[in-house]
Amino acid sequence: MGMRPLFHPSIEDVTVEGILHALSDPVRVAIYADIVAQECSQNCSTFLTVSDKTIPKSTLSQHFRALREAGLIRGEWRGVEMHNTSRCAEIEQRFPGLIRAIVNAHAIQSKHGAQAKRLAAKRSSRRLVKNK
Amino acid sequence: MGMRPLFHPSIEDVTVEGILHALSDPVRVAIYADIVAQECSQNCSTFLTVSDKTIPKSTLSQHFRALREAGLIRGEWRGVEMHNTSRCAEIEQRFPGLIRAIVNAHAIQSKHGAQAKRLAAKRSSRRLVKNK
DNA sequence: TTCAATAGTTCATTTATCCCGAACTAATGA
DNA sequence: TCATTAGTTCGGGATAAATGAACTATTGAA
Repeated sequence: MGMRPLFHPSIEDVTVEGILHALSDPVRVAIYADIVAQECSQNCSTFLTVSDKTIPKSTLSQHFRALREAGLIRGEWRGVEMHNTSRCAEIEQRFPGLIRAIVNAHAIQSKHGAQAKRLAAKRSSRRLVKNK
Repeated sequence: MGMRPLFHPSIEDVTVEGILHALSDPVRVAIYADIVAQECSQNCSTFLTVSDKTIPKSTLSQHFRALREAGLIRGEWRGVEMHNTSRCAEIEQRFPGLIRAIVNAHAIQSKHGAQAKRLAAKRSSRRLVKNK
């Protein structure tokens, strides 16, 4: 597969704006955080649902392209599926602390989000009991 | 001035995605870095030119709104002009290290950019001498 | 070899977002 | 009162993002 060869910017061409833009999408930042967390790689279809939302695969393909072209991940073909690895070591060289801070912030936020969601569920179930 | 009161999200409503999106624009990140650097505040018109580019003031107004609504800055009216201060202390509480890393990355990049620009200028002047 | 299945891409179209000139508002100072 | 200054809002053209449908490439089975 992979009709035309995948484009990867060289690390000098990676920009802060590009990185921030790529990670300013909730789906992409979730995907990226996941790829960074797993030392081993992830193929794209792993992410057909992200935080309980179904992503059409054409959209997903675009998201991966965005991450690649921002210089955040490297993709290579392994037979029929794609092997995605983060380029965070290179980025760490160029922009120290940036990736860690963003991934960490995302973790903080999604922890709080999950908490808020649990509370909301609890509240609504109490309401259900009350209104029975 | 300021017909309708300025909207500022409370810190719990500030999201990573929002911050990254706001700072993924080269003009906005430059403005924000400047506001963070100056302990004292900046009014909007200070930025009618950013890195040798002239910004129309309607555009500038939108940029400031984007920064405000992402929770990055606080704006208040001082007579006819606006007083902009960064909310980085609050953000540091919620997302430790994030702002510092981004501002630092931006500084690194613009330093390199300036270097590249100088080199290009030097090269082109050499070329001029050569072709005289 | 042929065929179905799987994993991603590409294209076309709709939809949302951004940019900026023109017209506006509000405060200040002459 | 009127001009100036600082910033906002609105409208519409340009640009970018989302996604269904059709496609390509590889694999594994019949």
